[in-house]
Amino acid sequence: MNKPPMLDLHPGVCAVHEMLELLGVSVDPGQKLPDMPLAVRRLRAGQSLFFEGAPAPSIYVVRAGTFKAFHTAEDGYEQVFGFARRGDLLGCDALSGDRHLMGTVALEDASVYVVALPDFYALAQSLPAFYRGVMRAVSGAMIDLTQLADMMAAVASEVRLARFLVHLSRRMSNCGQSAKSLHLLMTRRDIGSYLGVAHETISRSFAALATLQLVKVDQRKVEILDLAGLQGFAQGTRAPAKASSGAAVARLRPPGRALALAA
Amino acid sequence: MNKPPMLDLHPGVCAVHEMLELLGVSVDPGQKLPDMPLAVRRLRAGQSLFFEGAPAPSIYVVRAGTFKAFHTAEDGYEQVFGFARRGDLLGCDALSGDRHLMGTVALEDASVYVVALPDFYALAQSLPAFYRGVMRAVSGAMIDLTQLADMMAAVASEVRLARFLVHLSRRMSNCGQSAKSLHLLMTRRDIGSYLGVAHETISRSFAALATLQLVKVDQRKVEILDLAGLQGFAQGTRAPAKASSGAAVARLRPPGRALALAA
DNA sequence: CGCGCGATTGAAGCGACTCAACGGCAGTGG
DNA sequence: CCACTGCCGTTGAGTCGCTTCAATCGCGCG
Repeated sequence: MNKPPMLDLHPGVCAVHEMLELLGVSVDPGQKLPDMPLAVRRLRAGQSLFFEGAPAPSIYVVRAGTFKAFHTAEDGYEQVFGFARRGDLLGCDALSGDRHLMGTVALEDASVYVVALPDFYALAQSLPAFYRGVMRAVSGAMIDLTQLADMMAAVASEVRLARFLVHLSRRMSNCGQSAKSLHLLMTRRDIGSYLGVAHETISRSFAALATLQLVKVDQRKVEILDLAGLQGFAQGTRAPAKASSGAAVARLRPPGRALALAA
Repeated sequence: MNKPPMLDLHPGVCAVHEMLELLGVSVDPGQKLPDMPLAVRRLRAGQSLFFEGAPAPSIYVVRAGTFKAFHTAEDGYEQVFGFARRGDLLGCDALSGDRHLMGTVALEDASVYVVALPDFYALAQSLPAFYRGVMRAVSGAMIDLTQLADMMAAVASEVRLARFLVHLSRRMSNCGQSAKSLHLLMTRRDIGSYLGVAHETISRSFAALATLQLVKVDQRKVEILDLAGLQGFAQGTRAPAKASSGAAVARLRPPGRALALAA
């Protein structure tokens, strides 16, 4: 079947204003905004925004939808690095090289602003608010990656999954959406790759969290029943570094490793 | 004993020029540079540049030395997120909040440029080269975090360590230093935290790589004997995603999991 | 000199990986 | 309209590698 055209052109200040809002900066209503034309690209679920190894003429700001960023190894193994949502920046990895180090695919119908690199630099130059927004977004992306490392650092797979769910929940509530009811758009395999465990283990970990009454799981619909409990459960770490410095050792949760499944 | 004062003030364009070089951008010799005073802070090994949770009035550009960025959990477990070297940006994590999400400590004597946030924005505004340099550095930091995820994603601990060493080697050669002979400044526990394994496992993995004749290890001095072999060994991934798309499956190295130790 | 910490090595237990089979759902094509 | 085919998700069984606990050695620093 024929799809409608995927590329619009929104002229004028209104689009710039919306992008600044997306980036989390507020501008004076009286502020004069450059009327640079802003391209919008719409994608269907499953379409790629850009491919790994492709040249990078632009960066992107997600307007709607969800993306998966990933890297494919020589042997075909797919490593997932993150899930981008409204307000996130995509394509930044190519700013220090000239090619994308990862591919990006839409997990649902989506739309992004396309900012050509020259425009990107020109906007940052002429519009301090844009620069601040970009730095905000970039900083947020680094925090996300940091939290990814944090999730992967957890020993027990159930703890990794709990951290992942807490992370998702926080992101949802930051967007003003419900923090309790999640509709996952990615497969178990995606989550497994993201968290560094096999996809079967993700299944089992979901079952374990459900048994603990922390969440209710029905395929990709996840309901958080006890957010506080889930957060507490997510705190479990590996054996601490021998309490060398006098860090406050207030052990909120489980004794050492993970959980004793109540039958 | 009394230490010399740790805060210098370098006035004039020369410092700005050096910082731009650090950030990897080249400027025309004739270019007029703003003569903004640039603070330099020097640190002894073991000193903290800033603490987790502290307010973030500035960002930093590493001039010399090596830093460790980490986060301390409630139970005292220390998660390492990265090691920063000459040319790296520090403190970016606070740009989207107003507090540092991780602490930073010098692993050897070091010095950094201290750029107050207002100056940071003013410089970016008035000096396009600075802006480009910052974006370059930030993009590089994101790539580093991405590679961290890549290291932690490897199943076998020896593969993780191999990737870590390759990563270090590349960074060294990017700085124009020897890529074969590494002097690690971090402890086994730091590496273990960074790679998501116990520090004993790091020891054993070093021994395994040494047995394979890929490296020679003497405490913190590591010599790479076979860089190509190490890189090949570092390719090992977890079981690929069933070769769904027709990705070229050129298996360069080990059959499935890890290694059969030759006695 | 001795204390502490980092590094190494050993032993034992368990948790995640792999392989495998099955049910469910969706998209496709007869 | 319905079989067919993939893929996703779940569950089971066995193996193996990592974690944890522990002891020992070496080095640097007070």
